[in-house]
Amino acid sequence: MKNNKFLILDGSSLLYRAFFALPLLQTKQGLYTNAVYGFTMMLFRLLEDEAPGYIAVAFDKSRETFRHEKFSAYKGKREKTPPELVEQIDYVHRLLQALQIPVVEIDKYEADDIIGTLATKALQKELVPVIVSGDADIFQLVDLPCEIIYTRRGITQVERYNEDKLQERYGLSAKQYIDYKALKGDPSDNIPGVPGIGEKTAIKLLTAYGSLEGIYEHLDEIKGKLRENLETYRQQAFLSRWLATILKDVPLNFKAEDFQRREPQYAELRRLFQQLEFSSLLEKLPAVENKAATAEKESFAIISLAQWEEFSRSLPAATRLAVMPVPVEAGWQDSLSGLAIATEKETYYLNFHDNSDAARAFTTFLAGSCELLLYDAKVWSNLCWQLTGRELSGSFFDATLAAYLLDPLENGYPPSKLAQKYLQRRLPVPGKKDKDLALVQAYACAAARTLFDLYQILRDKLEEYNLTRLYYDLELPLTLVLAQMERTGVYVDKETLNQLRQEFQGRIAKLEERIYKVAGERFNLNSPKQLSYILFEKLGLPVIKKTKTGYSTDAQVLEELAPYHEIVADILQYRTLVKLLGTYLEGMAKLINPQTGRIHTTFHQTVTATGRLSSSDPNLQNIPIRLEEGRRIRKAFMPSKPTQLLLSADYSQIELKVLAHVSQDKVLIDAFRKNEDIHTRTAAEVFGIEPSQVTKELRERAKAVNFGIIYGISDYGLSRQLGITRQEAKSYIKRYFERLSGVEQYRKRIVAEAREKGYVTTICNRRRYLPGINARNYNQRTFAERTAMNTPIQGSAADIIKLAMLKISESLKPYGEQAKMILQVHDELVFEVEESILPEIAKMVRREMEGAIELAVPLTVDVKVGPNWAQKQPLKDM
DNA sequence: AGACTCACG
DNA sequence: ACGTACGTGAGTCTT
Repeated sequence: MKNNKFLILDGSSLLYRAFFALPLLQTKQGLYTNAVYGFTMMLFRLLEDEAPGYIAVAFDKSRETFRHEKFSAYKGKREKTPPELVEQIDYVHRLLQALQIPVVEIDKYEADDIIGTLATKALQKELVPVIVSGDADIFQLVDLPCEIIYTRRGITQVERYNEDKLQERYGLSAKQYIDYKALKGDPSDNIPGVPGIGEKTAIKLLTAYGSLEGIYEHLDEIKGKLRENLETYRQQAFLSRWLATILKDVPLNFKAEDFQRREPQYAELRRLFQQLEFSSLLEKLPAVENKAATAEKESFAIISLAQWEEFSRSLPAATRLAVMPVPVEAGWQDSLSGLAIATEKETYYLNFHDNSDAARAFTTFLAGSCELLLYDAKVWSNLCWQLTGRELSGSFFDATLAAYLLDPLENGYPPSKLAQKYLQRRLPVPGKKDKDLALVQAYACAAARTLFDLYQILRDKLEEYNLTRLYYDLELPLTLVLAQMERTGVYVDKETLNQLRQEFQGRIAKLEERIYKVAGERFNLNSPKQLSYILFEKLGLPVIKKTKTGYSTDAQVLEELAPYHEIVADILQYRTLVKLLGTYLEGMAKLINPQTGRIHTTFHQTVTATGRLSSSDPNLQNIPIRLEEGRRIRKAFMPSKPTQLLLSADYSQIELKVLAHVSQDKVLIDAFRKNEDIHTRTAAEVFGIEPSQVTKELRERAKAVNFGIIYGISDYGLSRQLGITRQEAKSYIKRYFERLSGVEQYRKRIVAEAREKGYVTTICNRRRYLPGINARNYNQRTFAERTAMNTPIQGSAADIIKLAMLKISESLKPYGEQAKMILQVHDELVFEVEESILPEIAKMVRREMEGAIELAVPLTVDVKVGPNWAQKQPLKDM
């Protein structure tokens, strides 16, 4: 049987519908996509549900139509098409072209007229028209006959109309529907109609007299004002009908075969979806012919270690190999069950009986000259070290790291995501419960193949974005430095932790008792909900701040409540101690290696949006320091040998110095070149006094202003931070920008650049996209603006300390076990050093950190030394 | 899984 | 009128 269904879409009305139904989506480049997305979703759904044999999309072409010639006010009150929609129209056309769906546009005629004509001519060729529109005017065509799919609201709800349904819904025939519109008019099209006649009256009249002519024939039966209006506006009524009537004979050449469905051009479609960032739709496209098919059912050979060793010897120098380790237990990396290896042509799976097999395999890599393509070089480095006692050497490539530099906003870079994003290829994601060996091997081999194919495209993209140097000269070598720091770890004294734990436990118990006594009942103090009940309902304390789900009980609120009730101070103290006990004393103790007494954090190089590192399991970048109570925990961090000391070196005001550099602000540069106290200088500028007149209080305020500047200042944020009015905060900011005008210009410049390019960059050209920068939503947009200000500062500071780490790591090599870099805390580096070589190490560290990069202002580093991380003294004689 | 709170730079 | 300071990770409670 032939498929005679002819789907005719009103492109213009569906596009409008989609635009207003969906929030303003935007790509990273700032391209609006909501209308294209909605339109595409609707179209795909229709193609699937209706499965038409023929298809066409009609669009309005020009604003001027033949209707305007007779009635110039037609559609006169239409608002201009929003620019956010205009820019999407071209993409819809490209989409339809890729789908090989014919578009019909005819000068002077509206989409409706084209549809009426197409449907009429289709019927003559015995096709069955099905019209899709979001405009109710189209109902008048049901008597052709044809079926109409009307998108009721949004983009998902549709209603189907035929003659019966129209009759049932409005009590009107198709012809009467035109007259109905002629009587009631249509404000959106500026069709006048007859004054005083709305929906109800129009239907009543048409039911009684059949048609517009019928009504006028029986005018004598109609009374009062209604009759008067009908008489007065007779001409207008007939004009309205003419305007509302859809043509069925627009001049067009109709050949049914022109509208026959054809195979989409998938490659083009894929490019479009990529550009538009329609990832869910990309996944639905059939996989790229040749290669994707191989990725899903990657054929591989299981080979023995001996075979591998022999094969490995036969490889030419610098052969690229993609390798994918398979751990014995998911999530653990200390024991391998095998290794998937992809060469340009073949994929192998190397099975290990035990770790000595694995060690032999790693030794072959170390001995060879292959370029290893890895998903995570740090994991590989640690494996290599653990299995062979040697560091990964030779050339290697880390796909995760490359993908991070290309877009640091993704959360995670698993093989499946990279396959989809860069190769438009589906890679099965192994389930957590997949224990079947054959399946695990197949996953690993498919991932290895993908990895091999990713190499070229990632390199090309790095080059395209000017990230090659950042990648090869900084991030990639840094990976090995971080791996080494993780392996070294830091000694944490269990005894010190235990003593503190006992003390804190005792104090917590006492505080709990006191709090319950005053509250008059026992409750879960850790539950903000239960605490809210006690504070705000039972004790009747004033509510300071609300959260999404209830009353806020955070520290800031409690501090305000403290004067009202004795219980509050105890709660604050309780909170502090519980946090310290749970997170640091107990939490960290669990992660001490019982053999060595050391903690080995994991540094994450591909997590933050700005280029900073992060640390987890445990997080050693947030060990308490600000309050004495918590600071005591740092006493547990010490060197492992009595002959060693901890050395810590931190950049002084690195972020404000970066700001001075990128903004070239005269005041900031001057202050830093003269080595002035920056907050005092800021206070002097903002408050218009001499630096010698700056009080402690004013300095603190200026400090908050400086922080605010780095964060992309807002009067609201500053006022909250300082507890002043927004007016006052505003005047601080105004005076700051008056005095430090270079900073204000920088802010303007970076925001403009972000708007134009859709991203901002750091000193080393690290890139961060700002999806909200052109949003109409105030919050999204201002957030993106603050981020545009903050990221180059925070990110450049991250670049600088990373440069220093690389240099220092090189300089430390000759010292072996005598001096090790063990921690990085954003602007601070911590080392474990033999006392005997302390002065030279300190000197070297300072030199490398201060000289990591040349800025417009000098970088300075404070070096401190001590028996642990809490008791540090500035180093003398330097 | 998400909200809340809190530790750090 | 609107309503947030930038970047993280961990523990606990709640749904």
